[in-house]
Amino acid sequence: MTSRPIDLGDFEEAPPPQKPGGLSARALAGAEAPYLKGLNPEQRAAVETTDGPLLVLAGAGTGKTRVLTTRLAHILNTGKAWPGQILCVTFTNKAAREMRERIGHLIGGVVEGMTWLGTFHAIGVKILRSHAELAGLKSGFSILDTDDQIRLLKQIIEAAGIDEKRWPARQLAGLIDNWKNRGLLPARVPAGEAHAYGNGRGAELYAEYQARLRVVNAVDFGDLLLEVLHIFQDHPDVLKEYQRRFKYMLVDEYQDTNVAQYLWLRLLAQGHKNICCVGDDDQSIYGWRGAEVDNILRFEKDFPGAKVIRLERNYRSTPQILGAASGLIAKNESRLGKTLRSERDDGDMITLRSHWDGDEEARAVGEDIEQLQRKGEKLNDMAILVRASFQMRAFEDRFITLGVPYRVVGGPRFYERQEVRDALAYLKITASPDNDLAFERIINVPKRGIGDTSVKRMHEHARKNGYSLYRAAEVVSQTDELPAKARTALRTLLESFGRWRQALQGLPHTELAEIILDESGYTTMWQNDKSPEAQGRLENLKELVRSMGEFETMEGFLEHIALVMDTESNASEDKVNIMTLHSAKGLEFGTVFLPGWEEGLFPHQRSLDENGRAGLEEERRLAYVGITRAKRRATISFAQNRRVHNLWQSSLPSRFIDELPEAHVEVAPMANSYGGYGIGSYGTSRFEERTTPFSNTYDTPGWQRAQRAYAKGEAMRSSPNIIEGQLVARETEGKNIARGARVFHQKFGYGRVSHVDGNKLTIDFDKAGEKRVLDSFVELA
DNA sequence: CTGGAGGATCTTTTT
DNA sequence: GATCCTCCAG
Repeated sequence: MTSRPIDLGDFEEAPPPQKPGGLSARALAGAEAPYLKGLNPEQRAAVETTDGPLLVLAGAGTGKTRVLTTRLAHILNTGKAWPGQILCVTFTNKAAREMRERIGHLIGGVVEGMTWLGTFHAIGVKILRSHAELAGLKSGFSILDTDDQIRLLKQIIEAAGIDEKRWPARQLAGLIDNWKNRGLLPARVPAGEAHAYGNGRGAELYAEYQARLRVVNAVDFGDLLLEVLHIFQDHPDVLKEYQRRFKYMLVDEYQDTNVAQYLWLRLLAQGHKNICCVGDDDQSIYGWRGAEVDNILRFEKDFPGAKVIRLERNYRSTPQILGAASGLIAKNESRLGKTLRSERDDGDMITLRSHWDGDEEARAVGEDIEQLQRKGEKLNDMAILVRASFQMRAFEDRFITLGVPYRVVGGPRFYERQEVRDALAYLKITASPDNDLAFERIINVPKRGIGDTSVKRMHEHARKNGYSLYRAAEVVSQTDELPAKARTALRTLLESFGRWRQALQGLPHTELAEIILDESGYTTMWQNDKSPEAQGRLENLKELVRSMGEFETMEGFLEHIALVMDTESNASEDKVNIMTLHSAKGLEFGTVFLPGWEEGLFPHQRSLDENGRAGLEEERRLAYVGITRAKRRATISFAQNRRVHNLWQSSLPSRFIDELPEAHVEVAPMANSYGGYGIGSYGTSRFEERTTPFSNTYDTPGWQRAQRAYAKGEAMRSSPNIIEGQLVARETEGKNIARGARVFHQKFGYGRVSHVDGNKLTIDFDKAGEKRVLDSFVELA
């Protein structure tokens, strides 16, 4: 196999000449470069230790980004490398963007030359594009998003004769993702794991999926890492060139790297060995995505001679907040251990509040926010950080009623909306017709009478002849295999695409996009749609075309959105932020609300079920991330009842609440609207005992329950067993409540079971009518 | 082939 | 509660 030579451009071996009279000269002369001012000694050491492997353990709020950007500026200014010789990887686009901006502030336009600053995935694409043929791809390959991936997998599963009901495509997607994150090709998947899907056909389907991806000349997110890794492993000449190129490497959020990323970093770092990783083991919250905290824990072993610098001065939070967070995270066992010291004045203790239900929780937060606003605080400086996105709704509803402006960060994404994806499919096919998934998506949208049977026929053609669906459509449209109506429709569509493709050269791409959406009838389809959301969809289409304008070409635009699934939200308006704990990482707010600290929700049940103690520790880190976002104020709350799906569940306060050091927490006496259910009205809940000192040991009900569950070797599958504040003895043995059984429920009284669905029962209550409840809430009458 | 009705399933987090 | 899917009647 041959590999295209890497374009080395200006980046030859010789070090760049000194810039005359620039900062570099001054720095070399021993004068203080202005950007070094104001760094504390540790930060400064992290900036100036440029050569050799370096791990910077940067606790929350210790100025991590500042160190990273200053370090980059320093390397550039002292003439140690050209911008194009520095590899700088981040995890999120947001981080990459911010980094670029801040470096720009420090050193100006030189940042433009930093072509290798970006997310792992963005850099992966770049490398893969120049060596596509080594991975069996053509350079113009397309990048599938999760949605496409699932649809492709569904086809494969169906073709393999596997019941998709029993073996959901999602599950297979998860497994494949997991394998890719660990750098495993189909042949290397451990036999045991391959067995986890479709009666042992997991690896086979994975192989088939990879083959299909090659046929349609596409990759998924995982491939962007996996394929690059394998190119490096199998082609030493290519690896060598990149090793030579990257004189300095910087990695942000190192604790979030997965095995594949770690392996490729390690390969590259064997060149100049100047790798600097910045991270915080206490903020590793992406284990579910394959991140290995272990990578950071064993950095010193992996990179011999590595220096480690700890940043422990926190400039963000008050001692109270930091104290609470530190106390909590200290419960984790697998960590390197840091002691954060606050550089700020003492503030208020963390407030802890109990609520009757989620709505009341939202009401209370709303009141707090209005009060703070009256005191002159900015909404922008407040955030509500939730564990799971379904929690957001209660707050949104409340804010709408109150008229409090809010923004949902990382909510339903623009590029994932149906109409946007449809529109993009049209554009993608115009740019590259062989994108089968895109073609299939819109071949009958808007409806043109080309139904499933017709599409199936084209598929057969495509598969038999080994060409794309689009090509098959061209062939079939010239035969009489399809009903006349479908054939004409198909011909018209193909002709349109031909015409649009022609126009790709001549017309400005935004104009072309409008023409495509018009002529295809797509816009008209929504104009004729009377549903309430149609208007919004049309606006989204407009917004899509508008955002295209920021790119030079259609191709550039399409490449961008494949990797950047979010749109920059304008942070300028004054709005309360609502987001998940995950997307809050790296941000800070004056006031932070942390609702929903309940067993089962936070820590999340699935995390415990699937990953046991490691899962619990990751949840705890998530809690730590949440608290440390706050600068001055943090309020933690939990509800005693929460509606999940359509059924009410009572819940226990999170075990994390027990773990907060008593000295930094104050329990809010909450006179709530459902008098009688406030603190103290229910006997057995631990929350009431809160008037006595907190216990800092693992002996609270929540913890004990966990212990019992683990001891039995069984995950805690069912929900906590409290009914209106009363701990109910749990009958763990199967209840075996059958249809027709007469049962008793604490809240709804007597009734008869009309339907059984696993542990969910539909019961016709004598007084309360029909309700759906979990079996653990009823007893046989 | 289309459209509507009814049913099942889901909700952790994301490049 | 919402969305996605399947099934059935036109």
